Amino acid sequence: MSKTVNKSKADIKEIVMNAANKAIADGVFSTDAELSSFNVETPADRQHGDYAVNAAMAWAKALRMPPVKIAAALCERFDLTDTYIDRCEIAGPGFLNFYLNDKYYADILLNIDEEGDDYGRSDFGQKKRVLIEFVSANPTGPMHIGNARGGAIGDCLASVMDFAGYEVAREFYVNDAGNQIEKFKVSLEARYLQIYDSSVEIPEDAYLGDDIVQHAKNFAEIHGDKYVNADSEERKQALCDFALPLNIQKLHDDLKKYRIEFDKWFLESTLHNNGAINTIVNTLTEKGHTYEQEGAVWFRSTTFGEDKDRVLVRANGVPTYVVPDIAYHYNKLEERKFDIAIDVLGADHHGYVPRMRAALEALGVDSTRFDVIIMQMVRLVKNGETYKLSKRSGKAITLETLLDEIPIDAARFFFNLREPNSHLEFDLDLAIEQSSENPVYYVQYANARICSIMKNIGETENIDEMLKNVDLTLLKSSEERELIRMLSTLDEEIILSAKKYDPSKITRYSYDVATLFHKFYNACHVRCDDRELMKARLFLCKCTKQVICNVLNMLKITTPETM
RNA sequence: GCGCCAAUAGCUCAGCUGGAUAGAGCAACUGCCUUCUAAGCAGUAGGCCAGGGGUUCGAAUCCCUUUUGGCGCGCCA
Repeated sequence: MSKTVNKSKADIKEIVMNAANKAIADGVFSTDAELSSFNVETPADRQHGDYAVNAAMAWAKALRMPPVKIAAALCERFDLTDTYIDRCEIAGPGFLNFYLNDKYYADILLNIDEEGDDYGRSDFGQKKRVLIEFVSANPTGPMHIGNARGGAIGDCLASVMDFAGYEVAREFYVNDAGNQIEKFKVSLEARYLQIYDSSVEIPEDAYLGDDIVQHAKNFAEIHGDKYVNADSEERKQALCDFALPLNIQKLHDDLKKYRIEFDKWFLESTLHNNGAINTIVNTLTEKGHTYEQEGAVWFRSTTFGEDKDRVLVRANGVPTYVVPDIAYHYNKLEERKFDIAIDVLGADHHGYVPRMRAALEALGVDSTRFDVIIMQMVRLVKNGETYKLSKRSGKAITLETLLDEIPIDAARFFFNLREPNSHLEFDLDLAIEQSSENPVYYVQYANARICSIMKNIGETENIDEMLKNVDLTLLKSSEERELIRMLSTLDEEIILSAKKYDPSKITRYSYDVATLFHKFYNACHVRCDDRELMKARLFLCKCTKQVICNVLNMLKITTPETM
């Protein structure tokens, strides 16, 4: 918490406790009453002061006195010297409403100026190492709009947690092995053979996307019909070796365009190659958590609270997807020693969470170190109708298409505007048509306006000189103080955002700062006749700009100086 | 059938660990540019916080229940 904010809250707690002790000494409060803890809150309505304390209500029962009387007894014993508190009023059912003094507002701005690009950082996370895995789209095809949401959420959460004092790593898990790759191969093979024999049928469960057709075509252009009469396995492998790297590169390029760069692309195949998968099955077996039935190896997950047991190794000897997934999470937490592993997953995978927890517990890993952000589905709306997504048919809107249609800034902001666990309605027409009305511009506009003010005043004044020896206590209007108050809470917002794994809080915060700036802008002219006031307002502008830029940088959204 | 998530203005959504008169944006209506960017600001209108119980000084917020919707419940991933 910002030094100044922190001290102001500590001040209040101390003032109230000292007064309570005095009241006990004076015989007004009974000595045997147990005084529970109380809250120092920020009231929603500014009419109720800067901080509200509920002590009088919380203590009413213990003291057997009406709250208003308790409040009065406390209030007349307050000592406000050397604090950030200007005065206190009793209101409503017994709230103690505290008002901050001029020095408080001035110190907030001095803090921001001093900390600059680091303003908002805290050591809340105690340098704990966090691995955030997100997107992890199947490399068998293009990314869709759900990946766009997951990408924005995961990437911004990583930034938020970094600011909150965690050591963060971003990771993409590439499913380059297993059944879906087999499906990928079969699909490619069918499309390839189709080029030479149109009677070839597409298998029931094949991927139907156009990208598959395109890969087959490109492959045929290079290799011709060389593989038509080859062994099927050989043919499929050649096709896969050709297409898979291209797909992975494409994921890489699209995400980079979306301003997401991962610290690591973890290949599932490495777990198959280094024996990690067998090790997991063996370890679980040694620990007595597996059994055989109908030729398959089962994990007794019911021991760990799951509703049913799970197959680990099929009767045909091939492990199910669960095993590499367990191996991967074991790798994150035990081998690479991350303190926390967070997955960003779509709601259709929520059933997977207890399963993974059960497996980790079975392996002796504290499963509370594993957390999942469940992201509800994106509902695509086009022409007022819900657009049914189908990955298999390849009809989903791809990330690439999306980014061609709407600006990156708008997309990143939009997908981070709602909390992950809420259904997101994405109106395609609106997104494309109204991109100029996207709220992101509202925030960027506040920054551009500040730049414009600086430029304007800079034409006749030396800005650097103007920002020295400023009397910040001149900022007394409600618009100025509301704005400062909002600026003061950046680190708290970031911490809350990190705690709840909800980066959308920070997005909305940037919007709130912009709102208060626009209000200030309309109510108070920075360039004014009172030179000292002009200097103070200029300083406020500088601090506002700093906060907006810190947040937009976190979201990886640009901060243009003119719009 | 079982489980997870949700239900707040006409629409899309906020509402922090329970607090005072429930808030934005969009859509509708009315004002504000001869000093810093109108991508802005001010105002009007719009609500039985899905229904019903409970917990307490106090509930949109916590618990139970009903209803409605989304998503799961494979030797698919």
